[in-house]
Amino acid sequence: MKKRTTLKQLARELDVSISTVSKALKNSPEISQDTIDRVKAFAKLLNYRPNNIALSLKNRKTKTIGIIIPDIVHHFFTKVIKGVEKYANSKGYNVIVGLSNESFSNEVINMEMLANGSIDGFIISMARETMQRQDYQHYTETLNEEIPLVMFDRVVAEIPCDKVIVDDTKGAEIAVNTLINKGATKIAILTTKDYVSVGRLRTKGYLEALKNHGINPIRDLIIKIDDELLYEEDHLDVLEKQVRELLLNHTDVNGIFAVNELYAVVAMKVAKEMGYEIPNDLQVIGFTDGMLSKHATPTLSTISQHGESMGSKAAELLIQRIDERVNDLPKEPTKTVVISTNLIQRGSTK
Amino acid sequence: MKKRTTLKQLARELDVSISTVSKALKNSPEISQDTIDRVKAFAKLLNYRPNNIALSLKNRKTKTIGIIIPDIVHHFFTKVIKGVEKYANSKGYNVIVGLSNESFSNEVINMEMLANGSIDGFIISMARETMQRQDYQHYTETLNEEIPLVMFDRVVAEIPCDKVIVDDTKGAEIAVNTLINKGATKIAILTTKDYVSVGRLRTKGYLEALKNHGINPIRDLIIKIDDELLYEEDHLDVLEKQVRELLLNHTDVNGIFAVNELYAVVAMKVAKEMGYEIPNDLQVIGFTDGMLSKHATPTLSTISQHGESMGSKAAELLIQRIDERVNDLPKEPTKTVVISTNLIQRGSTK
DNA sequence: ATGAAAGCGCTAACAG
DNA sequence: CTGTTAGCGCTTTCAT
Repeated sequence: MKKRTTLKQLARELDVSISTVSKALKNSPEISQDTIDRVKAFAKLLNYRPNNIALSLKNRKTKTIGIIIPDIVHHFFTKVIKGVEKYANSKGYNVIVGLSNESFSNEVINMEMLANGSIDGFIISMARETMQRQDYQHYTETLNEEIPLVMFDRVVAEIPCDKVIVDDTKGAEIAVNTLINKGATKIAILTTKDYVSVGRLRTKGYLEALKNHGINPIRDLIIKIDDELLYEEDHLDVLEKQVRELLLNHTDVNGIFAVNELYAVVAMKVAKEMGYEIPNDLQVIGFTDGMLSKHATPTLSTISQHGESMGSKAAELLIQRIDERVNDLPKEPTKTVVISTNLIQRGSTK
Repeated sequence: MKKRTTLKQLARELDVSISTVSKALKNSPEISQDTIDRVKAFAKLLNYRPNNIALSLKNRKTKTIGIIIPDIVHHFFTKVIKGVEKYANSKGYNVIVGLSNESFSNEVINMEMLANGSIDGFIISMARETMQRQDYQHYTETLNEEIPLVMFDRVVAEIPCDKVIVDDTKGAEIAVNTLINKGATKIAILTTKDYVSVGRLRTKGYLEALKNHGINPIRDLIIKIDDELLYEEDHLDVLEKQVRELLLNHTDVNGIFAVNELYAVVAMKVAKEMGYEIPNDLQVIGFTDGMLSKHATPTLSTISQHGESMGSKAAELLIQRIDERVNDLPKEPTKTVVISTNLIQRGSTK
């Protein structure tokens, strides 16, 4: 196996010491212009490029950050990665991606694999299974080892680290308020089981909006979907069935708020099949502004989550922490940044 | 900044040498059971874990592979990453992601950044701009340095490396044949400019299918969209306009083949707005089986690209090459693996 | 059974 | 202006 050019080779062939070469390459004033030129010319000739790994070992930092997400086949996470990558690259960092696939053990394995020196810090959104188990040991361990960590979207209060979230409750409230203002009088919500933090919070926003308008919530209208593997296979059938039943049992439902765009799109599909006209008979608002929302029929009004902003904000916070750690600066208290949401009005509302 | 436990520390505290500790930790027969036990116990106590970076430096391999894609906000690429990650993880590899964002310079920068020792090999799909320029120097350089490289989907013949592709031509042919068999007599194609290899090949398949059925191609029905930034912003307006014109000028078009799902979905939208009934008045088939296809109205018949299979196949080929290189095995000739496509029939065809 | 030493590629303090 | 040396964390050969 051929090996890349090293300082050592350059030194030998130029008949100077390794450190001279090293210094020359960085234009050290210690070195004569003459040698600098010779070294550089030769280095270029042999296409010398420094070995990142050696630098990482030497500097005790890798200039790469690890992002661990539950699922990459998901527009929102993809946007976040994009934001992270953009900011990180601008600061000279690489991004290494780990997929937990919503599984606790995958999350643990991925974190351990990367925590062993491969990365300078983590950006994570928690796997569903981890939220269910409420076992955050691998997080606290990471923190104990003083590896910086910032969580986004699916966060939990017990873990003392920087966080980037969206105001889920408020976003949901805005959505439901809008529905009400546009004339919806009986509004259902399609949400997740409570252990998914964002689902819980969005449900809370829904309830608050109702309360503020003096509307009593109706248990039947709150559909908590067990979204195991939702994005994986055709487990959407379950969802379809539930929506159909909802619409059958409560024919006067004229508004639906869904906590993600997939639920919203499926709901629209079922409603259309049942003869509903959207938005005239039924108005729908989703959460997360992805591909589906833009291209559904009708196009879906939705609460935008600004994934890319979340990503770059998370990267910014993380890199701050890394600097703090590397330079032994005093530790700032952890912060939680809330990215504001906003409603994007499209065809599914009046 | 707190530092992680190292062999050195263990050695000092246990009052043995570093090499003893190292050996004990791997159960070397050279070491007495007694010391092994002591060392291990103490290591566990201090939560010792070997430093990946040091190992990488020592072993001259990183156990991580770099994947560079044009755009992550894209279902197909996302599937590929998933496949790569799955296979790579099973072999103990990590995956580091670089985004070229369809830009030549980003592609170059990303590759250089990673080629400096951070990764053992690349998996790449070429940026649009690179295809336009036809400047593949950074690829050949990488290859010259004997860094293994496998390309997928957007490949070019001039680069001598392993490749994973889909039979674009055949897939397109199947799509168009299907359209014809189901009664479509005048079929348009929505494709990309020719410099995008997959667009070109799919166009070729379209033309062949027509020829095989004795149908003469009509220039007006071949719409080559300049898809700069297509997925970025609302540049879809252009596409919409073109489809509208097509349908206006050729009212007897009753079949559309689109080289990706977005084009297909947009075409359906425009057609529906113009009063067409799909699939009765107009049948549509797309390429790539993503979220949009599944949830469009009507659901979109499409040629599946099997992104995840492509990803894991690419990872498999790459890791083979890495092994070959590391173990100085004789070099196999480069191969091109063709993943077979198949038609998924849904609501947009009869 | 244990340890010393060299080396992976690089930097930097220190000496000359 | 240039070179020697030590060290980042680890493995491995070769003494002892």
